[in-house]
Amino acid sequence: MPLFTLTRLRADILSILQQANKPMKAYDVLAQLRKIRPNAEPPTVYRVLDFLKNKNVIHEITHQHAYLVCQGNGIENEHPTTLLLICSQCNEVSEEHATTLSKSLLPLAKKYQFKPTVSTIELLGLCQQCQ
Amino acid sequence: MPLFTLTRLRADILSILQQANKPMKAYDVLAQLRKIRPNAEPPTVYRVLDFLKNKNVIHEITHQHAYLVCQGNGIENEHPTTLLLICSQCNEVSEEHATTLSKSLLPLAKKYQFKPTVSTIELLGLCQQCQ
DNA sequence: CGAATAATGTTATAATATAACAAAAATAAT
DNA sequence: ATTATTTTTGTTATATTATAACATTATTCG
Repeated sequence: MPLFTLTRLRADILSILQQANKPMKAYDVLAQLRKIRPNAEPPTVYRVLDFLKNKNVIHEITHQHAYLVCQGNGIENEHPTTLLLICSQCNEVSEEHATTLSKSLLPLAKKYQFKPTVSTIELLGLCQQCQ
Repeated sequence: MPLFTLTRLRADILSILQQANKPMKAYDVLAQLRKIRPNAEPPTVYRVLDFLKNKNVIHEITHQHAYLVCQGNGIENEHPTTLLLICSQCNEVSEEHATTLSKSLLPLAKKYQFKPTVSTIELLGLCQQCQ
């Protein structure tokens, strides 16, 4: 059985995000989607974005209210921690994967008996260009 | 000269957050504020929240659309990285400070010539109680 | 097939946040 | 002290982000 069902709608939305290859806002996705599905409404988009996020196909970038296709090609599986470097100037996002990160994070979490479920970390700053 | 001007309005809002001592939404802060300032409007609250955030007096918790007074008593200065452990079940937030974290983060950022400006990390998971 | 589940459609509205401009208060300059 | 400047707050309106609730269609499975 497949990891998940990639319906036409989901494929359309994923395709929009892939072609953009940069963070997109939900309503921008909606606008794109409406070019091929004129009757699309917000819940349609948000549902699919949530779905794809839960399947670890896209990232939600909460600091930007935006969504981005995962850049690591399955690397995530070996390196469970994803680091998103978000430029607060130009809004570009770089993605990095690591085990080292979680190694230093976990002890701190453990101190509080805290059990991380999601290990995506958003780090704000300035990209090379914008410095 | 003081680090910043703590006006009456700012003190009122800070006080509301301190008394709650847990993450509050902007509109909940507004509702509280209106008990003493009935005419308060959203921009008033958002402006002060932004101000206090920039002064590192409160944290913005983007995953919750909420705001929380900093828990470290100046520890932040020695340990520049703040880790926010956010329980996605009960929404409680624990705050931890560390240098170790940044030590492992920075090399990854450096790889991209990325310059972190804010070093507050939000980690989602389950707190001890909710596991 | 027919029941159960999953996915999508649809309408309405809730929740979060900011633009833009006005007024007042505090501070600095002359 | 009085005017100019800057900072802070007030005010109105609206933009942006997100979800509730229920209906319909499609798919899966007994």
